[in-house]
Amino acid sequence: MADVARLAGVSKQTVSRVLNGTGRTSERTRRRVEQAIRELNYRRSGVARSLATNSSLTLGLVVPALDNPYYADIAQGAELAAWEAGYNLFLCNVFQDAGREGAALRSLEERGADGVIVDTPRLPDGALAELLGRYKAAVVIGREVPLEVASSIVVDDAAGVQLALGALHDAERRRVALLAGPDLYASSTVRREAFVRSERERGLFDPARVVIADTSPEASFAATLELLSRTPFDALVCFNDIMAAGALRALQVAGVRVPEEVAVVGHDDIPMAAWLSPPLATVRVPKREIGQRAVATLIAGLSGAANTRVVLTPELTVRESLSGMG
Amino acid sequence: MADVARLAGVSKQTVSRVLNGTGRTSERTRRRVEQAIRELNYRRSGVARSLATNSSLTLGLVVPALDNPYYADIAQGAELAAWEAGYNLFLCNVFQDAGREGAALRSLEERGADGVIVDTPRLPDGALAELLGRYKAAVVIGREVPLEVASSIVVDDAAGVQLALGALHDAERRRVALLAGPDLYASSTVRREAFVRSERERGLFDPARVVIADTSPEASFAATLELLSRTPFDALVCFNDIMAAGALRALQVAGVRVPEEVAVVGHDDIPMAAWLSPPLATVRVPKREIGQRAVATLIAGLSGAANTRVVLTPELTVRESLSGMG
DNA sequence: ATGAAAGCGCTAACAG
DNA sequence: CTGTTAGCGCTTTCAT
Repeated sequence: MADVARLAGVSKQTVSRVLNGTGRTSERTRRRVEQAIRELNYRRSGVARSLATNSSLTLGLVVPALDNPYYADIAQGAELAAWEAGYNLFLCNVFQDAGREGAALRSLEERGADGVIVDTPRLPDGALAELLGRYKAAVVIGREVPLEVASSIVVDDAAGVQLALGALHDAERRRVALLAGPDLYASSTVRREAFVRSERERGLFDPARVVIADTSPEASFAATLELLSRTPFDALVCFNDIMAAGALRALQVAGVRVPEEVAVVGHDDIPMAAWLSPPLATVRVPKREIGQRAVATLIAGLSGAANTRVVLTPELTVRESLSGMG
Repeated sequence: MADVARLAGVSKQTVSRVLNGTGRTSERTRRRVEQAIRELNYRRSGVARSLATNSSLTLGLVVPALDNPYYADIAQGAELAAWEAGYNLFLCNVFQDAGREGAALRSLEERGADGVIVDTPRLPDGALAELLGRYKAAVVIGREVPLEVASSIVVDDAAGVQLALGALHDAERRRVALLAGPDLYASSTVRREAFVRSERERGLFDPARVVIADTSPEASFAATLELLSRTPFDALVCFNDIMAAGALRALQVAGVRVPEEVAVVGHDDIPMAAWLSPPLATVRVPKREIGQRAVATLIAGLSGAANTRVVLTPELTVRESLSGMG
């Protein structure tokens, strides 16, 4: 910057003014400075700038596993919103490890991120609160946190379950099974409870039709086979689309026709869902919107807005795994 | 830091020494400093540190689209390697837009990233070279660049095509079609040329069996239908697994049995490939390794190593879409 | 409209 | 083993 100032024959201050478009500068001076910048191919150091302003126009997003397209979509939504607001978004994938979730949060802080968005099932409430407390603002996705700690964006899980069960009930399915995810995910617990409650109200609940598995196709493949051997069912509600993919395959291998014999409903509506065979009906979560809202909320928080809680509503995407006509 | 120094009754310098484990410090002083740090819940500013040291222990990774699990896997590999080497990895998803690829590279630079890894088809060579020139080191994935510009990690695309075609030939397929990606992707061009060459050598090439489509399931679904209506074929080689998913669905809708009537081979081996129906045979690319090698190469470059070119070899993963016995 | 001085929080280089 | 002095590249305040 000093070089630019020298070449343009002005002070560093003036260069700074031109760069920021702040204060007044005569047309002529500005031209000279801009020219010098171009000639020197100068680029200002965001690091020094951050140090001086104590702000970085940088946001962090911490997600547990990018290999689930669910998070990839959230990331894209966030990315887009951040970009439009003039912020940068740094994504930290923490690869399913609580220790690294903390480390990511700390390092984002050290690097001067103005705020963070976290979607992390693993970090205990206390640790999360402490880590987030160091930021000017923070948003938590998929998990309720006290408003003193951060804003949160969650999906109405119970509503999603009702949607799926309602449609299955309309399709005359009376023995609905649930392929739940691990309780590690708060939303899995919520959905399982909603499932139990709802089926019980209909007088259709049978605990033998509930099985818990890891969120991998492999695990849900195995769990589905086990379920098949254990008890009859005519519909299967899955914790997410990845698991549903494993389940579909298991049903196919077992010679069970979908949806004629067993209807299958996934959750999330990842891009692949429509291309499974049969195309997977699923509870659609507005992933992009989650990302966008998270960023919007975060930026609002940075300008002093109070923390809020946003609840998004899922929709049912009907496809052949539910509606028949394979 | 000044606060810590005061509380511990030492100079800032000593605190810095303790923090960095550099230089010698008496056991007693260190204890006192550590105690003070804990009491004040102090955390050092990476921003100031970067400004002073002109290094940030931060790496950037720029990918075109996280919604393709291919990139997600590369990111995970990179993430892991960076973590183990004590570096942070900031991921920038640039959402299929050349302008933002440049913007991401610039902002990473401004934020003080020590080096970057880019996997970007869109940025023209010249612009890429200029942008990368500002970093101490850089690695390009999936694209050849002059060694003066950066190191590169590429996959032997021609070998992958040979693998697929060899297996199809062994399976007595004599009318192999190619569902290519846009030429935007250098590797698509390379593979298409390898395909043409190879089939021609066998005396089996027919240009009518080559079709180009966008890398989405929708586009490849449509392209496959069109191909079906245009010319007979008994095998289909796809640019990637995402496209293969669309193709599988098209074949199914058209009532074509896979693999009995048409064998299908994808590319990349994304996690979902094994769960499509039928499970998708595919040219397996060592995605995790690409990420790891990229980071290793980058870190080597940061310590002054000369740029290198790494060529990784793909393998064929045989599954039912190729081997029969649906 | 522009410049000079001070300081953001840290490390580097030198003393002691 | 520890403290002192500069200075990283920018913005902020106050003059002019």
